[in-house]
Amino acid sequence: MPELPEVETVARSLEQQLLGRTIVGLAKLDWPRMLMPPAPDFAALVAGRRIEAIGRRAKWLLLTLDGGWTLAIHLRMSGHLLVAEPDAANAPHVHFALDLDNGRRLIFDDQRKFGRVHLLDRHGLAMLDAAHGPEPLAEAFTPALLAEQLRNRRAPIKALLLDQRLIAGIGNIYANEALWLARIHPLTPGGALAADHIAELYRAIRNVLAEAIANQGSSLRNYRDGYGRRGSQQEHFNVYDRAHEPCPRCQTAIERIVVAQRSTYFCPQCQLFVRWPT
DNA sequence: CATTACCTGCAA
DNA sequence: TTGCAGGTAATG
Repeated sequence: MPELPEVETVARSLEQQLLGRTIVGLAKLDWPRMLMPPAPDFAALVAGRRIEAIGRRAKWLLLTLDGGWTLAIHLRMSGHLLVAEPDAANAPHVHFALDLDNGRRLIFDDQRKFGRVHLLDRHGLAMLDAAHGPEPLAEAFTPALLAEQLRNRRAPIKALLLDQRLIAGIGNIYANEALWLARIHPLTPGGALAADHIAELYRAIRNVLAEAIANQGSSLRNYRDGYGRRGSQQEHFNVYDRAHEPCPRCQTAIERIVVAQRSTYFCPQCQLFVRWPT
């Protein structure tokens, strides 16, 4: 469920609640496979550690602990994290919780159980970082870098945008929305895009993600921030989940196809398909 | 490369 | 009952 804007919103909303807190210990774990290392080691390693920073890399939420450890949490499809009173850990889909030194708990609620909680040392964190492409909102991400990532790639641009090794943090919603904004057909081979298309796509990606962060992300079903609040970006979708509705630009009916095994929404009139040059 | 698997719940 | 959901890892 959460993509870059949602994870960023969670990180920001947890910062005031977690910064400087000390983890007392593991309060709940009823789905062991989400955890790494396994529970006994994990519990011994996190107990007594202070939370020194809260950040994000790609769709991973990163809690920097003392001693060089990082708690890396991935929400996958249905996870949400929040800080709440201890009895909130009894809710039906809470599979993991940590006791904090102020009597509250960091609670991981995850209906579909795809989420992950990994305790990483410095090397593990470096591996996680190296597995992902550039952060699209960072200074270092430029149109030239995007062009380089797409060069010679014959896969559909939609599939490439979802590939975390190329660009970090884009998921199904924002890939659809960015391609609509840039007026690019989702099946266009990435390497077929000319420099001006790439410049448009670059701006579209940054605008879409920044706007979504400003609106605290998209809450379609499970997504909530670290206080349990919904986002509002879902009220601003132009194409996502809008099959048969009129394109906001040209009124043509939005179509749904499947690309990279994911629902893909686009306007067949104003999103241009570029053929691979022969 | 594209399928399939991992899970649960909800709407068609 | 089937298909689908904001994601990725593991298979052929």
